Amino acid sequence: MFLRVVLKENFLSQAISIRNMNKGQVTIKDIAKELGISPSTVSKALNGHPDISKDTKQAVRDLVKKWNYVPDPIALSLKGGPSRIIGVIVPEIVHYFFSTVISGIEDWANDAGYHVMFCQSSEQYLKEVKAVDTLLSSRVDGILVSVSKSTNDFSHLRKIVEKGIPLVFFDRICEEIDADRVIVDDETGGYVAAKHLIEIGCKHIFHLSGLQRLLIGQGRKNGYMRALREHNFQVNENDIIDCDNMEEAAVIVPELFKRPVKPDGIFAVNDLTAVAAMRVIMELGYRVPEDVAIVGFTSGLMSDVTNPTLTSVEQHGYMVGREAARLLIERLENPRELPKKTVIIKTELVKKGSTDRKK
Amino acid sequence: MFLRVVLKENFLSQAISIRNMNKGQVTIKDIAKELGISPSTVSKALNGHPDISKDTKQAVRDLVKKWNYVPDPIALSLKGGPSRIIGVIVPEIVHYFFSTVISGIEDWANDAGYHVMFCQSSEQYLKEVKAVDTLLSSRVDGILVSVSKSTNDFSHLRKIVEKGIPLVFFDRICEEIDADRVIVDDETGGYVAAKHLIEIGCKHIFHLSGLQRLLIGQGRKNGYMRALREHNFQVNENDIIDCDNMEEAAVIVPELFKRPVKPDGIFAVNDLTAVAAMRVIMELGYRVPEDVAIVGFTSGLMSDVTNPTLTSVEQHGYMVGREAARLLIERLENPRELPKKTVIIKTELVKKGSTDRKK
DNA sequence: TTGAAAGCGCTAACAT
DNA sequence: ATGTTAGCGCTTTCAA
Repeated sequence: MFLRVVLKENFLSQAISIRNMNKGQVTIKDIAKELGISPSTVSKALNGHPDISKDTKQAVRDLVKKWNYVPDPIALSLKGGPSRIIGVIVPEIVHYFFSTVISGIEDWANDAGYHVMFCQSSEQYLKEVKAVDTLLSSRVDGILVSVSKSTNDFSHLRKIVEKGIPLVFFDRICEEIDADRVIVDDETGGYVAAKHLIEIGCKHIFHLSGLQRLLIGQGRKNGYMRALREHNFQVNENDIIDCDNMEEAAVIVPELFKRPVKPDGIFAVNDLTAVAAMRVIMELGYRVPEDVAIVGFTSGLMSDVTNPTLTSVEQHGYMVGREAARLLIERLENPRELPKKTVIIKTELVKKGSTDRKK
Repeated sequence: MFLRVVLKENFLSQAISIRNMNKGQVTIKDIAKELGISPSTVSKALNGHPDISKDTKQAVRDLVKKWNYVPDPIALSLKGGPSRIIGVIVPEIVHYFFSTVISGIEDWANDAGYHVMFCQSSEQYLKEVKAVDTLLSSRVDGILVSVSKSTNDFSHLRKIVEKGIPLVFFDRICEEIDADRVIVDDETGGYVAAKHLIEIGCKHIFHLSGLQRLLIGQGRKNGYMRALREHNFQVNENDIIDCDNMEEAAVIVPELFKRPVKPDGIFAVNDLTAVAAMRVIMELGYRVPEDVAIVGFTSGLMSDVTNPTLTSVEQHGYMVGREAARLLIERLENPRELPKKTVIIKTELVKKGSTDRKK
């Protein structure tokens, strides 16, 4: 009897289908009407509810396929269900590191059936606050954040947690908030970088350091200092200079070479600074790596393109992104309250021309 | 009398406020309850409906501000209203050009009160199709697309238009679909690049060309050919080699220097290829720019970092993004059917070391 | 000038 | 095994 209904209605299906297609999506109602059953039955059939007959389920599934029905995520999230969107806030998309992180996030999230919504803070606290509001009002299921350089007040991030929305920090974390974290092993990176400079014979190793307010700045510097100490070098505070971008490097680096004790090795907090330093140094007439060896941090495209190529600490941004997404989705799909995790992504020294001293 | 009600209710406001905050957002209902009026009145007051009294409007506005009420965009878009989200599909976020485009889109869209949702196709047709579904099911108000290299079938993009959702192409456009477009003036870019090589005295100018299926590949090549012709050079098809990435350049470029007539000028379809070519050429023992001058396309960070620095055609990605967002939002806010526009962003030759022949 | 009711697409408790 | 109802937050007739 059920089948008869279907057959009878079938004459109309084409017309109905077309009408609804134009209007937008096919709805659960259309399916129900076509099959002569109620919307809730359709809903249950679709969700594999146990007490719907096999025949009905099959009929629903067939029509769903035929009409290309897709449940409306908006309606779902209005109901309070998950939106299956995860929000991401990064400081700057143009940075190679962050763009690789984003790729990692996207790939993992898409594979798990989530969509991703990106916002950038442009390193501005206010934009970061706004981004949080944007994401919350879009009902994202969870949020991934790498905090901006100018963020000192964390109440907007705390608000996320208070709303019960899973939060994962990556790279630039906030220590004050208990959340999952994915960090790069900056300390070891800094250590290995400085150690390498020591091993190739540098005696006066300077560090162009990042913002000490950020953990990544601290970590890289601490690693540098540890390497020096462990190799019986004296750590000289004057050899650590705040300088984390090309513009500053252009001004600051020449000053270093006016000192009585000039650097013969430089570890810079990022590739851009390293590259700018290298440029300046060569313009001053020193040879790289013979007179001055240089190590950067991030190992983006940049490091292959300079002459000499730049030895740098690879951060594995893609992995950072994947792990961050994985952590978040794990929590989304497994809501019991487990202790927060911190994943540390290993860094890796990639040796290239700027430290390649033929012995 | 109205005011009395408000005052009376005020004792409870704190408690109510807190309860609702926890549960999520303040709703229009809460405002109504607090003020002792109906939700529909609140809605009208908020939307400046003419027949709501001034007092009511004011009271509503005050409480809205006090309780920090924000209308729920999900509910709005369920109602069929705009989501105020615009969707963007780019081939690869890691490309400097696209990341600057994204910045431009984000800035303009945010200023206009829109949120942005990004997807990347990773140059894969299937991911592009999926991205379209993602965005449509998220009820975006409009979509910006730069088509992937592997896309030959455009039905997924046509679907967007058929659903009545404004579509704007940027950079990699689809000619078959009538839509707003923002393109870079590739032809002129190619022209100026080749002309510059001619002017500095190159006699044998080769072109490392991009995919000819893409308009950008065609445009750059056409500009190159026009420059040659206009300067009475013979255009030799053998001097135009398909080669648009570092890996290919590493293999192909050395071959060029085994020919009887070697290039003394190279115009590459993008910076990465140009940089790779430059590297290879210098390794072969030629001097840049003295023996071989090189021009790239895009002028990203890359071009400042090489030695010599790379002369390149600036594409103004940020502007492309802004214009694309502007075009889309213009259409969203002005729905009458106007003819489609094409905005052309001028390119600009940025002369640097790789063509700097001291005369 | 305000309110009640219906409906956007969907689900879930509660009938039948 | 299937249907009815109510409700998520909001807007919008239509009635009062």
